[in-house]
Amino acid sequence: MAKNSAVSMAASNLESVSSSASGQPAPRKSAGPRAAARRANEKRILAAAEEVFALAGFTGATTAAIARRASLPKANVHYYFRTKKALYRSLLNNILDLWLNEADSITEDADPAEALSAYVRAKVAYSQNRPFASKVFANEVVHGGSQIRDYLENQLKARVDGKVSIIRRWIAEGRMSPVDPYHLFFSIWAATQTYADFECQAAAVLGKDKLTAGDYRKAADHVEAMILKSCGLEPGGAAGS
Amino acid sequence: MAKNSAVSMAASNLESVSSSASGQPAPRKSAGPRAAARRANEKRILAAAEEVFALAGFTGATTAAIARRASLPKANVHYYFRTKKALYRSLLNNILDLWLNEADSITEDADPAEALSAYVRAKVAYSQNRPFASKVFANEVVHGGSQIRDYLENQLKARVDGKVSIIRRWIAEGRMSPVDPYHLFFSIWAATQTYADFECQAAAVLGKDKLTAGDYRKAADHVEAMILKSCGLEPGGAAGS
DNA sequence: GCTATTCTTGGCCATTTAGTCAGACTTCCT
DNA sequence: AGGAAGTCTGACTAAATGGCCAAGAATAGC
Repeated sequence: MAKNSAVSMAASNLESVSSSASGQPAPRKSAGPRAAARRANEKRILAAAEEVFALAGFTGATTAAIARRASLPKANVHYYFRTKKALYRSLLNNILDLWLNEADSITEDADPAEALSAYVRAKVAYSQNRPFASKVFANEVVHGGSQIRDYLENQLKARVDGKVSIIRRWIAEGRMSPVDPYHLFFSIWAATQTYADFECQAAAVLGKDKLTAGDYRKAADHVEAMILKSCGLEPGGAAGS
Repeated sequence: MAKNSAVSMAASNLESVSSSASGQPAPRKSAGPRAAARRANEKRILAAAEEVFALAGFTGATTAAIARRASLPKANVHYYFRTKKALYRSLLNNILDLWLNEADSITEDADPAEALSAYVRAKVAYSQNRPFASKVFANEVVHGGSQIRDYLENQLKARVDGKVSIIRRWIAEGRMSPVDPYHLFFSIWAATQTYADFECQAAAVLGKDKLTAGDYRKAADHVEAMILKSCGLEPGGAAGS
């Protein structure tokens, strides 16, 4: 009955996501057949949770639905993950790990066109292969990202800042045209993830139920071309003005 | 206790959004001082709902929170909108109306560069001025869009198809380079709306709490330049390759 | 075999929340 | 003034849901 401001309910009282990923009952030894079974069950539950959280959001998802999807009794889910929030945060951890390593192709001495092209294609592939993961992340960010604030402000920012310096250097060396590197990343993320997060909209506009492999190919081609052109780059690898 | 497939709960049993927007008790006459007060109250509730739904999603939002935000007793909210879903659908209707008219600058005889530029800038401005509306829409689409399927497949698709033909003609007339018009729209939507839907991510990466007016200006400049270049257009209005 | 540890699960409970309702109150019309 | 239509609201209810528990089943180590 606390008189919180009407909307603050969205931001719950959690520390943000850190490292500890797995369940709580902490078995005596971390290796062995028991531990393997445990990891398998956790993985199964996480996979179910990814789907349910993606389709219903955090509050909309029920532990019962997750359990049903994992073909386990609800109490069993609560055995591996004490609370719904703990499960949600474990899931986010897994997803964020993926996110961080996607820009690996962007390195100091890479070719700008090749690096950006690889990045864009990796992200479109991710949208195609892990749409639920993308949606869980999108949902979290749209709702204010209270569970991942720390990750966004620290790990992600640091990683992006690093890539931004690389791009600034590329620009200074005349290897690509001057663009704001931050906004370049925002555009890449948006234009690629939209094929996961907003798939149903794209599909509807294209007059289909679901996007096909061909659609994703076209999407990758289109976004790649757009990003490269916006940086004055040619697909081959030669630099423009 | 129905044995629905684990995830189907996300798609509830609603007809999709159509036209009827307002409350139910249907006053005798649709004009007059009473009706004006009614409209004012509905507007107030819708504004509150926009914010609460944006931050918490459909399931996460509570009618109590919406009422609190509108400074009204909960029962009063239910007087104007019988159910939470009815309120949600009214809100979606308002938002979708905005969406449909944003591409008005794209007409047969407009200058491609000017038209696309205006469209991009209108959409960035929308992200800046109505971030909650954008988030409500994003949330709905991310979760499968069960409430707006009809809108997406009919009204929106028709509107987009119209704009696509225009762009195809521009391309045929050599007024811009060949790009896939559908994916061009997907990219424009994504790159502009990301500043509303994913604001907290962009802000975190930029090391701020919130995006500033300057950030939105930079965003508009960046996306405008990106889209124009990807179409082989110059900001002034002259056509390229 | 025996015991300790981990795992499994049905059943239970407290809390939250959408929606109802009866009655009070206000505004309008004649 | 008086009544009718519309508006407002506190209190209540039924359903859903996260989480707990205790007892049983399985497994590992000795």
